[in-house]
Amino acid sequence: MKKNPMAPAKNENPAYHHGNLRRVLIDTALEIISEQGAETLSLRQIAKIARVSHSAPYRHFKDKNAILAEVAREGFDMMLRQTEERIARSRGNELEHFAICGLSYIDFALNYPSHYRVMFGTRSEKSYFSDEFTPESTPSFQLLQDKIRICQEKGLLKAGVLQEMTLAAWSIVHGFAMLRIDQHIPDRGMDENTLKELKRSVVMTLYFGLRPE
Amino acid sequence: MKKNPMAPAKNENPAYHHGNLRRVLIDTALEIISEQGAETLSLRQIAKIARVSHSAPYRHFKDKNAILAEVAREGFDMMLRQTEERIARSRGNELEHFAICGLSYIDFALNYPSHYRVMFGTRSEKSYFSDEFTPESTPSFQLLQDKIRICQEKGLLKAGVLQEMTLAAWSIVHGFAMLRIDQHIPDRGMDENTLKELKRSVVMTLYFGLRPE
DNA sequence: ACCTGAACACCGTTCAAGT
DNA sequence: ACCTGAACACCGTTCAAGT
Repeated sequence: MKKNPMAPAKNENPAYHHGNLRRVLIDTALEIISEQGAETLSLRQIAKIARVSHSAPYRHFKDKNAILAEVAREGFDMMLRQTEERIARSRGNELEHFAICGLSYIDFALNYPSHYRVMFGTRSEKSYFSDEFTPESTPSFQLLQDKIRICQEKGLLKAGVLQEMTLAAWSIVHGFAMLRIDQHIPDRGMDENTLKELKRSVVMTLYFGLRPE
Repeated sequence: MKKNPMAPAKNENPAYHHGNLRRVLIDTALEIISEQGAETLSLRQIAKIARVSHSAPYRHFKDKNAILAEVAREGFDMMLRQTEERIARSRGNELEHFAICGLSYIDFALNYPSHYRVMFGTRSEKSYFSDEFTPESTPSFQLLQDKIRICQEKGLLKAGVLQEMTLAAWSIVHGFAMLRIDQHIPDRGMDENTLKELKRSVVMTLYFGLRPE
């Protein structure tokens, strides 16, 4: 069980019965997901590790999905923040901002696979996703779409239907991230540099796919 | 419950206790997945619909994962067969064959989402995937890689590390398929033509991303 | 206000027993 | 050979009861 940076600070009361159980439950869920995946995660297991009864979480969350929904919400927040920070630090032009969107997306997915899995997991009938909330409606998606639009206007990317181009861009980074996270691309013997090269290759393919004629 | 084309023919004995329970269990699993997704699928539910006791499936499959593994195996077979048929019918050059690989991949995923979900679902600790079986080791992947290699040799696609280019290609079609299947790309009001256009756009982005300078 | 423990209807899996 | 039914250790969720 790795120490989660979002766990309550030492000087706070470690007894959960004083208002921070909500936070502890979310962090515990993330720890479990990072160790065994989101599929077999159970509410009773979360409660056990958090040292409360299996029904205590119901004081803080409507049901199991509500915990996952909160994990997803925080994930989308983090992803947006990290992308915006990298764009702010960049001294490149709008085209580089577009590339940063793609790289930052992949990096977030690989650095926070537990969050990412929950954010983009299967959207089934009784899912934790509400109907109005689609990843497409997310600020991260809007940011990507804005960057593409600006690049189009400046002639840095080809003309074309904006939504189609954004979806194509999203598809390649999402596909790569998913294949990596789900271990469908085996990482046997893949070192840091090979992965970096692979990421670059994916983002370059995307760039060449959308550059002007 | 839609009629599954793979269900036993009428002239066969409909009593499952005569050797075809294995087939019935697989088909029932597919029906359930297409209706409610693979996450909530339960062995007991399969058995109930197949009108056998909840322990009967254990005569034919080692465990629940073994049924899903068989679904995945059949899915990979179907996908390969469909792609090969489309290539055989095509009168285009190797570059068109490459494009057919991408289009055929997306079409299979959208036509058989139940299979696809199982084939490319989360690869967790206790998954139905055996370690040696990765989608990358699949004939479909090899076919795609071969087409890219041949196009490279003929100067129809740019030079570059073959595996990186194949992964980039795979990422975009897989990402698009997953986003569609998991409803992350909402299809509100999307007609047949819009979808076709979207698919074309994704495959064209891929082509432009890999074409020669 | 916050938590517990029993209860209910579900799981996957095993195993002795039936035909 | 193939299937059943009880049993076990798990689920998510609800609810009366405790502090």
